Amino acid sequence: MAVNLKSTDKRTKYCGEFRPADIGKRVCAMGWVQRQRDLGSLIFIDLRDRTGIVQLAFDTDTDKSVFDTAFGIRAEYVICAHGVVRQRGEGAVNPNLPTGEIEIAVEEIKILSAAETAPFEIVENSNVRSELRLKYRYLDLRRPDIMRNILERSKISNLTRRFFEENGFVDIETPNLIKPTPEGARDYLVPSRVHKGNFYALPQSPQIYKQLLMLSGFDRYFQIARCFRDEDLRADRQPEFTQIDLEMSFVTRDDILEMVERYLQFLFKEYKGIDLQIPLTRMTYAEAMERFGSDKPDLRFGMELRDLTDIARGCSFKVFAGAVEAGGSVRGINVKGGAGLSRKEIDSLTDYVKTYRAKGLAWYKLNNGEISSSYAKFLSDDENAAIGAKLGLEEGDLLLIVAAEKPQVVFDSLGALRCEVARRLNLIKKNEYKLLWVVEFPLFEYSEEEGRYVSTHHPFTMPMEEDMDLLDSDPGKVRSIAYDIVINGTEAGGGSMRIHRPEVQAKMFECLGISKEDADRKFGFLVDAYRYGAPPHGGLAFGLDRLVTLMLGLDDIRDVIAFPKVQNASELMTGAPAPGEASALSELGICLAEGVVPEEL
RNA sequence: GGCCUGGUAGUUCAGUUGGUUAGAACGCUAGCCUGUCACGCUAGAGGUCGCGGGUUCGAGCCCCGCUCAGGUCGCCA
Repeated sequence: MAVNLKSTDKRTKYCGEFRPADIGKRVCAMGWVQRQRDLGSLIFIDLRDRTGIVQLAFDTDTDKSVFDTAFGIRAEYVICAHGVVRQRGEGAVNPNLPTGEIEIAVEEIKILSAAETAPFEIVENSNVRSELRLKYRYLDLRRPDIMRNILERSKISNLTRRFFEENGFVDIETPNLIKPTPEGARDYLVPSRVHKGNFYALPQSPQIYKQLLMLSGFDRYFQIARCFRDEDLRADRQPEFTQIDLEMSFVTRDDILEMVERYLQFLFKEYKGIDLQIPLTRMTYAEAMERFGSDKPDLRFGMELRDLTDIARGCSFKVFAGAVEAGGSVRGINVKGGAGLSRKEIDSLTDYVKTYRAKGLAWYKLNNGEISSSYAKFLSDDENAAIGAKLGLEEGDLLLIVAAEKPQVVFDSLGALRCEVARRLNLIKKNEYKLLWVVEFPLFEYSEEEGRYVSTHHPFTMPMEEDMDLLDSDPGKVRSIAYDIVINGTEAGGGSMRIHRPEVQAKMFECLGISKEDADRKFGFLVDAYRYGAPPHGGLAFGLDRLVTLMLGLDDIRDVIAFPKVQNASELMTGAPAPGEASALSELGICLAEGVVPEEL
């Protein structure tokens, strides 16, 4: 029944591109059948491709065999139709379609491929469960909204290439089979057949290679690079993802920030038609934490944190006083006009902060002059007044306060809470973009698990000159020349100036507790390289998937990735990963640990 | 690894206090229909109630375990 195309079957244009200017022309259209409507002696077929839909018409003037073929055509058949474009009749125009003024009166039709009934309807905005969508991702991608996301992603990456090429960046590919890196996220390991017992790693980023390219003298590098991290997934995190990766030589931090700002300005102008004001806000890490409880603050709404520790110190409310005594802090936010929230809603917010290890949520409402509060009765009038004053309490407001023995818990809880409240109260405007730089990150953070300092960014990050002296005395206080670009509360990218002086790098390894022997073994080639003349350099990497998600106003990274993985890092369509064949494992010199039975996906 | 939510027809969902033959819409199949475009009308087919076990005279519903999907904390230099 289905046939091949002949050389005379030349597609005139895409379905969505037909216009009244084509009226009277004999044309050829191809695509998938969105819908067939049989009205008796009149049949309509909506033909779809990646550009849209055009209507095919069959009536009593249509050749009988053609009409009969049209009669049997079902949704998702792939067809080729020849015919004449004609104006639709009065009252038959569809104003919802760009092609709605015309239709193709079909004279010849070919079924290129029949189709079984799809497991779900191929329509826009369907809410089929993701499990099924991903199993049949090739059908899901036919849906106009998902297809549009992928097409838009292509535009964004093309604009990105254009900008960086026009600014003298060289596109260089770096290896995907690399040496496992000891610091940071878990590597995906790839066994070596030639060197049994040895493994490559898939890159978490091209970090080391792009630094070496600077030593080689390429001066400006960029790459749209695939990266891999064997960590747990989130709505904004996939095990393999794409970075817009760049690096520059003979520059200071501000040269890099300015270049990236110009890129963002270009992208927002070209893609969204938005004039981005640069330079962007630059906020220190310390300020971001103090004001927003987060190193990626969402500036689209207020509710800034206020420190209540001084008021809470020694007060008669044990929860507050106890937290301060134990070295913690007490901070709060003011939900303007939030006094209308019910007890139930506040309880639900309490549950929310508990997921961030807060023990509870203290609250205070001023509603029509009436006070209700979970804590006011434990405090003196003066103390209550001081808290109100500090948080700018006015009629109709709701104060939310967290006390904890660990300052980080207070920041994490309130930082997340202000975003959650903003979502619940619909304080976030669609299509608004607030960008900022967060700078001067701590160089190290203390890992309880490992009992030592670990790099906040990576071990090649340049410490700030004025903090160099602290490397020995108080490493926790050292700030780095690292920076994140934050868009609407999302970390869209990050980078740093790199250490180009061998003695600083040696010091760095020392602070991280990496012995000289370990450093030589793990990073010897890199340390060597820096002995032969290194320009000052630094760079940044954007998460392309996140950037596209943001630009399209979506909230799930999977909607901009053609074939994403699910939460357990498997791919539902192909069933990857899969057990290794016995012969393959044997060739690699690998056997599974006792008790490990590979599960079939 | 922890916590939370969900899994009932091809799809999206409803299903009362545990009680007769598990329903609706869309989709699908067939018939009718000359201007539809979410066509309309008529009829029909379609169910391992995620899987396993338990309680009960009786389980879609209650209990236990598992599994799959999602969110999230930890984790993510």
